[in-house]
Amino acid sequence: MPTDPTRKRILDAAEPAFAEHGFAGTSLRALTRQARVNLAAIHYHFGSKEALLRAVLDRIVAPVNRERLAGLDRLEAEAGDRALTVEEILAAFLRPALDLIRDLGERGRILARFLGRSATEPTELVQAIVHEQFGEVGIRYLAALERALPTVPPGELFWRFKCVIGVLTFLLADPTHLTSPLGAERSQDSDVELRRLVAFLAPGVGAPATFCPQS
Amino acid sequence: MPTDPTRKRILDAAEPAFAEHGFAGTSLRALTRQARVNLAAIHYHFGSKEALLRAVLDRIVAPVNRERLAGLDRLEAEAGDRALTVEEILAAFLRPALDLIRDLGERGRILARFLGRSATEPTELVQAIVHEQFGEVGIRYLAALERALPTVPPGELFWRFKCVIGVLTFLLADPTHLTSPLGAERSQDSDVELRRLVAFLAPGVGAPATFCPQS
DNA sequence: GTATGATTCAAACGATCGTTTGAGTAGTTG
DNA sequence: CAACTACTCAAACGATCGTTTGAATCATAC
Repeated sequence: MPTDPTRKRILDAAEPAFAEHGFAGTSLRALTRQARVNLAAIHYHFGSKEALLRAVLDRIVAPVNRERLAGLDRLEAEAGDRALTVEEILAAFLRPALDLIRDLGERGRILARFLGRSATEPTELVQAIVHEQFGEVGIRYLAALERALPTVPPGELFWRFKCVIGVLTFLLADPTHLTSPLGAERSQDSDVELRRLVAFLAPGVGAPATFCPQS
Repeated sequence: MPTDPTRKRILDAAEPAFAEHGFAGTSLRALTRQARVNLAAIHYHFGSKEALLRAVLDRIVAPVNRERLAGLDRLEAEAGDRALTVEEILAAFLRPALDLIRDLGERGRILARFLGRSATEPTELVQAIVHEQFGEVGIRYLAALERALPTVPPGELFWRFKCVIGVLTFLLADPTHLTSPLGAERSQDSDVELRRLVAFLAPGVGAPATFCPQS
């Protein structure tokens, strides 16, 4: 079933199509033409256009979120009872997404754009999928942040974490943002982007609790 | 012309429609039904669906960007030859957008969602409009940041500025993110959101040039 | 008054949409 | 061989899309 050629062809074609034109802007006819598959195959294999979108999203974000949880597990196991640093937490959260994009080359760029789009998609459907997929990851990472920053109110941390997602989402939406301005060789040092992002975000995430530090 | 009742009704209805369902997801029929206007009125007053989107976008972002430029002018005039701080620059950039949302109440929330969506819209059209509207603002603010942070490479500053836009965009896309977790009265102190955003972003924007500060 | 321009309206244009149908093909199981 | 399942295919379903048309309506000017 997972290697069904037709099913896979549809998913592979739907990914860039949704990424480029959005959900409403992608027609099943153009999609099946691109995938060289019969129009009815979509409904046979997925049931509906919405179910196809759900399948596409699941295939992408499920492994990323699995890695995010595994990375946090690993981190906490290594740390023992030492408190995690903000940098460690952020890196564990951001790395799976950046790695995925790097490993996949051109498809990674398309996929990144698709992911970035999905977070701001208007359709209630997409919102629901993203939220449901993201649930556990958000809870776990928020808890880790609360342990790392016990003096910052949880509500404030929640807000800051959303800002982190905002940056990641926006960068994903236009992958040219991710290319290093220093002209680093592509994917040679996969950690350059990650370290830069962490360096940009960590100070704000870990800032002292007083969020009105004199304008 | 600017007070043409039909034209205004169309724009007012198009704003929340595009915000909620996106460009491709909004039908002119539903839009004209909402605006209680004849279907052909859109083509009579705007020419096409795309031209309508352009008009909607222009009406929103033009005053915001005008205020951004004016705010930077004011800031530089007051400062004389003193260098601006990162906090000042960020506040001047972010304030017009936050103010607009605050002043407009419910329409502001809708409008914010629309703006947030637009930045990640897939359509080449929207991308083009946003970029063309944003051009001068970006150049001016980047120049200000370069003066404030002469030790950071311009390319790096460019990237950081994009991250700022990313956070703003993401927060705009879901206005619930903007409500203060401290339960501050709505819009009583309009600067709370602004100060919080600046406090979160300024450390990252103004971080030292070495962006690989040891993982 | 009539004439002129701007605006609105119902109706239709052709195209395309997501979805369904039913016949047709291949492959496996008895 | 027949029977059954899994899948593909061309064709059509009704609905809706953006856009256009031409007559109706209204204002203002002569």
